[in-house]
Amino acid sequence: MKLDFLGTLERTHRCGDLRISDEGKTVTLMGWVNRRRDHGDLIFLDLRDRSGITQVVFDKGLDAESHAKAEAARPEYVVAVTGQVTPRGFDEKNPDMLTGDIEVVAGQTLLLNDAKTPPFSPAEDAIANEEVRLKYRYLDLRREQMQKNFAIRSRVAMAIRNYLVGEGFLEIETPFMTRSTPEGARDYLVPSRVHPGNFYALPQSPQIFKQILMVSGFDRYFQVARCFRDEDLRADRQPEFTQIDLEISFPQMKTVFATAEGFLHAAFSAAGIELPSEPFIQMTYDEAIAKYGIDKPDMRLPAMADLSEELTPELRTTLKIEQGLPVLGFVIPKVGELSGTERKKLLSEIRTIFGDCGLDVLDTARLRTNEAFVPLADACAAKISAALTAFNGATLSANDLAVVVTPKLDTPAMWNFDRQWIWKRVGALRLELAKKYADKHKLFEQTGTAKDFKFLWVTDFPMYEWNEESKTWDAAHHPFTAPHEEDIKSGALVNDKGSVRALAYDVVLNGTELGSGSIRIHRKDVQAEIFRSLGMSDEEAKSRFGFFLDALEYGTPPHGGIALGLDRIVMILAGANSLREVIAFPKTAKAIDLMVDAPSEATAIQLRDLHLKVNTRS
RNA sequence: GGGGACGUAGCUCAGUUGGUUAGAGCGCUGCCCUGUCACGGCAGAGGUCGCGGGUUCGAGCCCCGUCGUCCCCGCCA
Repeated sequence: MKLDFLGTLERTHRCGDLRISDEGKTVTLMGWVNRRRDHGDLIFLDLRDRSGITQVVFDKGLDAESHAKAEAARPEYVVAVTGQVTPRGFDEKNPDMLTGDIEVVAGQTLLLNDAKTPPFSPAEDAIANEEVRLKYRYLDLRREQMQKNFAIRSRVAMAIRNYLVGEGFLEIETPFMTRSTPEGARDYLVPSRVHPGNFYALPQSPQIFKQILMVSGFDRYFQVARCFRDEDLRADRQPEFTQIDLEISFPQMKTVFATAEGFLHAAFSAAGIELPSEPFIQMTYDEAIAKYGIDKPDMRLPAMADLSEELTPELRTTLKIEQGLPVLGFVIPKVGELSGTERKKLLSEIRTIFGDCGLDVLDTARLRTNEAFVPLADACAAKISAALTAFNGATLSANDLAVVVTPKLDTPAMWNFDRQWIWKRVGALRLELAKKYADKHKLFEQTGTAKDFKFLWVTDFPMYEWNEESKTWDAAHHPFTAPHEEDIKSGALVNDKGSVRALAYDVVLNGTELGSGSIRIHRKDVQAEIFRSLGMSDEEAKSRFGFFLDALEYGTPPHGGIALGLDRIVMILAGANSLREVIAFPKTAKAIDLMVDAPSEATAIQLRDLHLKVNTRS
């Protein structure tokens, strides 16, 4: 069958629009054939566009010409149909479709385009493997779920823009081709044709530009900014991603918090979720480590408990736990009834995981039913139970699993044990176990309400991080982060770098870091001191950030800001498990775009123009 | 860089201890069908078992290597 020309025909409605109230209207729909049901002289086509699906009926007795078109049509053909909106009979309604009370009786029908049989059907709920989906991304994006995800993304981005503009922010763009900024990740580089041997770097974030915009007097800046980092990928990490990047002049930390919370409220509202009006809870970095063993606690799970004080010297002797060693416990809720055998198996599994790193799991238990830690004395179990309950402020249920951990001093890794390291390790185990049972026992079941989302601010990150490899102190955030004023005054910058707290903060949602920011250094003398404290000579600082240090000399206001990952926000709102579900054209774990087949080789001419030689062996 | 899972028809997957001609569902093609909506019925086509090597009388299955996708660690402040 020949294809038809569109001519001057115009679409009057979208495929999800029509209702019983449109009865009798003559409409023109255009869309893709979602499914075709051929009964011989009667054919049904489900016509799909991104708004929905409408059933179109072709009756040979009524219109043989259009019926012939429907006979030729196949899934994913592009079809235009003009016809009358007709109520369906009592037995013919489809309550599962929004348009299920009506159908369009086809008149003039145009086959606007045909389609090869697709490798997988956008109409099916079952999804193909990711390789195929990515190669035929245009077909994958036709799927209802993906169309929904990108509708959410668009609405969320718009809500954030509206909110920030309403708060007096200006959206200002910054360059993609720029100079390496000190974010700590590997840069994507762009060779310069005009300047042999020189390269632009794609921004890891607009950090320096937004600070300079503060110097320029744009006292409230934001940008929906693309960022690029050449590091290995994860489900929640893509080489290019989008941040809501903002900066404020003359802020207190709470100014930044209120702004970020404000646009998160707006963003969630755009996705149909009304967050409570109370401010997000706040927790210092030290507190987060002590209670959760991680700097991005998942507040849907109870905190860990330090049981060290609960164990009397006698109990320690009985249990062969050396005096002075920390003992940590935690509870994973909703694990369900585990039999003694299952618990034993779990215990040995955990011990395998922990084996080499010097921690030992004393035992696991169901506390409520008093099915206590088997090798632990009853008295001890009771105290542990009491301590956990008190610490969590929550009532234990019979389905909760309790785990108690202590270091093993006979393991080489423990000879120089570091308290924080132990806490982090136990925190990791806590998450691992939660993950293990999450699906099985619906630990994180979504209710579709604000209750699913536990936000918090983590504040007072350490300013410096000891780098074991280079034996130097590195900036934990980035070198423009301001330290606490007291820690400057006290001389800790020089004498006790490990104790210096930064005016840096993360916003965390359900164990995911959504965004991160800081109050910046606005004085040149302080900035120079920080560079020196990081072991950077004045000359090196000048050569790397000279332009920025210059800018600081011309009246820089106090300023600070934050950047939040838009992709991650949308991923969570869409209930997706990977950023690839909310990025239209994402890359694989090896940073390849399977659809366009990028990256690709450059031609000899391109390389010559760019003054490059490729060494394929390294 | 390291660890793990997977790779069989267009898609989703099964394939026993290594043994005859590698199967199913969906999809696809043709025919039939006027109330289906995951329509139904009949018939049919469709395979480099990711790729390369090895062991064996014989390999989808065992061994070695390699490629790809996914997940995790490192890395990404």
